[in-house]
Amino acid sequence: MTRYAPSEIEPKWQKAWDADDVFLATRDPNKPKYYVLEMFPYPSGRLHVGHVRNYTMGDVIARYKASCGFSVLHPMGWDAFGMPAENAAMAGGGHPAKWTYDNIATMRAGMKTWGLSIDWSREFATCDPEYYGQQQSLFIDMLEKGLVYRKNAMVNWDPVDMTVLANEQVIDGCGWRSGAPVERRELTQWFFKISDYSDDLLAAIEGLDNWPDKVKTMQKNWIGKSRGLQFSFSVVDGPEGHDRVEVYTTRPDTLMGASFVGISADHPLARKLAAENPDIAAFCEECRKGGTTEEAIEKAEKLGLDTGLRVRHPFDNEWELPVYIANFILMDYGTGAVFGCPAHDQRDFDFASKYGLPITFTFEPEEGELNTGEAFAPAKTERVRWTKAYAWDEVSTGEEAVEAAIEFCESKGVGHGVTKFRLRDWGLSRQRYWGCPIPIVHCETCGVVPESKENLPVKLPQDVTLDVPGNPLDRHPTWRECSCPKCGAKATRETDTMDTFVDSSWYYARFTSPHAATPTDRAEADYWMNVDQYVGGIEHAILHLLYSRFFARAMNETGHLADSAREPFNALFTQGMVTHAIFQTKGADGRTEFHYPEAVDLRDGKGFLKADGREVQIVPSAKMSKSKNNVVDPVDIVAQYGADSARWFVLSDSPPERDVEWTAAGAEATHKHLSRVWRLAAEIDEAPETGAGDDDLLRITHKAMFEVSQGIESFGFNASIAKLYGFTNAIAKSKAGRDTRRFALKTLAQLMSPITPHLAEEMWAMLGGEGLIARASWPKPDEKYLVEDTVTLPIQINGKRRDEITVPKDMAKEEVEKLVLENEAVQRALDGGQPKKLIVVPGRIVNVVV
RNA sequence: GCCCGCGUGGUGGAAUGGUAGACACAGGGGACUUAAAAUCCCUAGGCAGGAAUGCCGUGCCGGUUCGAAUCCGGCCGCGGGUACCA
Repeated sequence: MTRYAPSEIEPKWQKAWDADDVFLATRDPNKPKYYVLEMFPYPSGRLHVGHVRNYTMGDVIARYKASCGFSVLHPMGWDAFGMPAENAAMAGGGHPAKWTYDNIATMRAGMKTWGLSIDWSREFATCDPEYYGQQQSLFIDMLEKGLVYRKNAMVNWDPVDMTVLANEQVIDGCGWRSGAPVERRELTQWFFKISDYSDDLLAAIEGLDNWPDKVKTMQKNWIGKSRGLQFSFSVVDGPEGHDRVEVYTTRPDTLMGASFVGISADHPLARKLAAENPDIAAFCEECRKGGTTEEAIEKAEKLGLDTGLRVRHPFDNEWELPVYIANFILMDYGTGAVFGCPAHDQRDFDFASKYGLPITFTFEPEEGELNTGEAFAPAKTERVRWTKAYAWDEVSTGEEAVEAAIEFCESKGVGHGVTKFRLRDWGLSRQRYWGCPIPIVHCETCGVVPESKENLPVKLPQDVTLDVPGNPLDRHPTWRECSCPKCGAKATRETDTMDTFVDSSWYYARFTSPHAATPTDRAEADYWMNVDQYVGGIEHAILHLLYSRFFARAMNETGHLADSAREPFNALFTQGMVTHAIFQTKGADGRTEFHYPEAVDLRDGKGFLKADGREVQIVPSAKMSKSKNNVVDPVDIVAQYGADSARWFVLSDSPPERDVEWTAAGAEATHKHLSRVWRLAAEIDEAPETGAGDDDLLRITHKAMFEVSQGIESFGFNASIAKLYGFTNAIAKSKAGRDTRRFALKTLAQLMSPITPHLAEEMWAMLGGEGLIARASWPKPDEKYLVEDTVTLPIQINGKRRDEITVPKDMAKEEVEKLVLENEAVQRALDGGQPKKLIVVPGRIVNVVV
């Protein structure tokens, strides 16, 4: 070979690794274990550069740890259930199962060209009956432990298609297919009792030392522990059974500023009133319009209706407050009823302004703080009304004030202090086909009964129709029919399937024993768990990670995981997303059409469709998404420049945690660099046997070992690559003798091997390395080459760099000061005077203040 | 709306309280070549200057500090999540 030819090198070494079973994860009692996992992909059928980035990062860690002497588990699988398969079927793409497995085949083939160090013998898809059957078994175990229950909850309802919609299927408040305004409708659904673990999940965040702070903060806020007062208002002449309204507030210190009580449209009192009053019923219907997302509810115009009912203030029987039904109050949170204090809450202020309600101050506002059109932030703490009415004048703010108010109210017999969480139970029922069937049987005599484990898996039927909206399992002619596992009578199956988040909440545990006849094989799980390094997108910071933490706890309590695995991910790294512009046009029917990048010509910052020349609208920098068609396929890049170039390139420029906008330019430059590296190794025998500067090259080589390792250990892959560039340039320039040069190049190959494994093997072979580099030990620097005896200190004058001095590393501070004062630039600045201040930070910097 | 991030040359970025712009891309200049490709060398934040050097400069405004891209407060812009996208 006379040039770098990745298309020849890469398949060759991939075969060599396979033949030697290099990546097979084995329980080796003589080695520490290391489990590295990247979030498994959804088999959309298209690989994109985001996948390359994600899996290369994990692969660098896996290969690095393996060469550091760990027994590594690095598996891969497919998060295979979900809506896109059904959408594809509806669009004529064939059966969801065929579509999914075809996609997996395509993606697996693409991924295998990347040279990832994956133990493919552990591969599974969540839509394999073997996997979801164990999930059903787990569900039944959880049901028996009381971790699963049924209750009513709201869903998005399309009144034209008569079907439940996912949030993604609600576009501007309307159904994506029918275009009809969406409503909220109540359904009986299955729930996981994740709220039982609120405190545990919150408290354990403190122990997640190797998780990013931002993820921990997001999870804390999501769980949302709050301290407040729960109490009730008595209703003046309320309807029977509704003589009191229970409310929860986190701001009991503002109770004396209450001006109305708001209840949810789904509150029992609202329902009672709606049953008797058509106007109220109509308003409640109005409140149920729109989707179920928090965003839709919070951003919707705040609407209220005076019910005509009045309640009495708990501290003043004469003081009556109106009861409003309001569309922004959720039945799911707190008690479904609140009191409004417009003086100290912006939302209540807006509401009160709109409906002409009084604004009553609890605190004494400062002059000028009134009439600003905003609620008054309680910076001042004199409790005017509290003081005047009850001589309660404790001065405090924030949490203290809340706690004091709770104590005061409790002492007066008004309610009691309560801790609540924002976290709601996890609704897992989905009215869809392509998911794991919920293993439940409905029997007329026995009621809701779990399927018996011998009958698992409850398999999805193959013969379904997806040409009309709605759940195909519901309309299947025979699938529902079964016998009751308890009494044997004729019964029907539950037709809801599970949320696909369930599938991804325990797959990490299944990888430890992917073919066990129980959810886990405890010996295997106990050896491999926990995941030592988890790598994935920041978009999963809350839901997936929180659900997985909950499932690990549930699996511990059902005996499938050890106590030590209740917190399943020791370290988490959230990589940034690879973003790409979206190219969109308006179709004839007014819908937005999304176009693939390869279908668009870019000229002068504008885009035109190759097919018909129409101009496209360019939305810059959006998350790559199947539905937006803005994914970049890495197949072309691998075909043109090789996998090693693609791997190097996706890690090289941006820090791993940051989003990166993909551009085609640059991949070629990487290829040029790798060619240069290859040539350096290929030409080793042309180097003279003895040369000059061997010591310098040795020093540089050992320094590179140190710096590149440090980069990998700290997820600074871009920094490691910058050091590798520097190291390569130094080798190229060096005139050192052949042996030193060979040592430097072999070290370079090793340091590059986690990133460009094929090229590294090729270099290793050319340089006479023994065996596979994939099995070689990571190079350790010799300390004696790392120490420097002098240090260069920048000299600042008034904080601006003006000069520098090089001094022995351990020079005394006084000596340095003396030298600095003798410095020409300092002399000039001092102009014969004395410095006001002289700051010497040993080893770092000198600052002279004049 | 709410929660969490991010913002530095023409471009990707480095520097996490201590020399702003490492390393690279694109650019400019040069060597080699009949020529091109490939390769190698030099150059490069902006403004002024022949140069030495000076001033300005990390989204905007203000603060803390001997010293701020970095810490604090307030804005602006962009991105992620918002419980049925995965």
